[in-house]
Amino acid sequence: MPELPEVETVVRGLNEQVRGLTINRVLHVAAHLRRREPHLRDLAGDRFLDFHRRGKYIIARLHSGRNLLIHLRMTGRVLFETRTARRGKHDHLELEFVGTSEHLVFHDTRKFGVVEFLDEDRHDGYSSLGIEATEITGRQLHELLHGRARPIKALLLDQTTVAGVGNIYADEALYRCRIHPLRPAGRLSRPQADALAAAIRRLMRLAIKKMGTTFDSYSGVNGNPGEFARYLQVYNREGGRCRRCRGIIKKMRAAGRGTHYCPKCQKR
DNA sequence: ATTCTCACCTGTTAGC
DNA sequence: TGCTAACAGGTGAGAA
Repeated sequence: MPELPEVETVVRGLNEQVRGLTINRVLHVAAHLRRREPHLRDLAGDRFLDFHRRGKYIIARLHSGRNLLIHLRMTGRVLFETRTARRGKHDHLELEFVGTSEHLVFHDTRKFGVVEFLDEDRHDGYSSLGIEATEITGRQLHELLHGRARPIKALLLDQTTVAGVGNIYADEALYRCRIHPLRPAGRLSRPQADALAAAIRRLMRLAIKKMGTTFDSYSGVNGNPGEFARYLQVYNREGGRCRRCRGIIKKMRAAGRGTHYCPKCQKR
């Protein structure tokens, strides 16, 4: 679900609502979140200093000097809410704070999401993230694509190249600069790389402004959906008309993901 | 080294 | 209506 704009929206919500709060008790930690040490129970007594984002990761800075790393993967949500009813079956972490009745809940239907302490030397995705999608330049992108045979869409989804672009925004960015998702990455010209980088930056900026894209499960910290879905040009519009050329939007499989494009105006 | 496929898990929906 | 298969915003391990 959540790509850079959705994660950024969550981070902003956390900074507005949860920054500065001291954790009173850890009310619940689901078994699948207990893989790594230290145990998340250990959060009790600590305080959230602030939150920031890198790619699709949320990093919480704690008063103890430790950092908490959160990745929402497909269906993860971070919610700050008043808890009255009993805990839902997909609520995997619940924190109680000093001085407020609202709780922080990590909710995740598919359990792909990750919440753990960030340790010094990591060898996973977080430590190998590429250039932020909000900042990438045409020159940088062109350099990264150079000599690559794989489809441009696969490269955009690779977080070690550009950090933050996911399946929705990859389709949207390629559509906006008329590049076919299967075009070999190394065959983009410099002007095309410039256009693609600009489209990515612009999309990120607009989608953040609209608080992300909601189809199903995504919401911000308050449970509010994102508004960007109505600005999508190709994603989830299979069978609809291209707003540029009136062609029919098609869906295929690329880079192992459902991929939407206009065969008439996106050329290989 | 690069690229691809599958597995992870649960819920929803398309198709028969 | 009911059953089954395919699919869903992501990524990591292992294979080719």
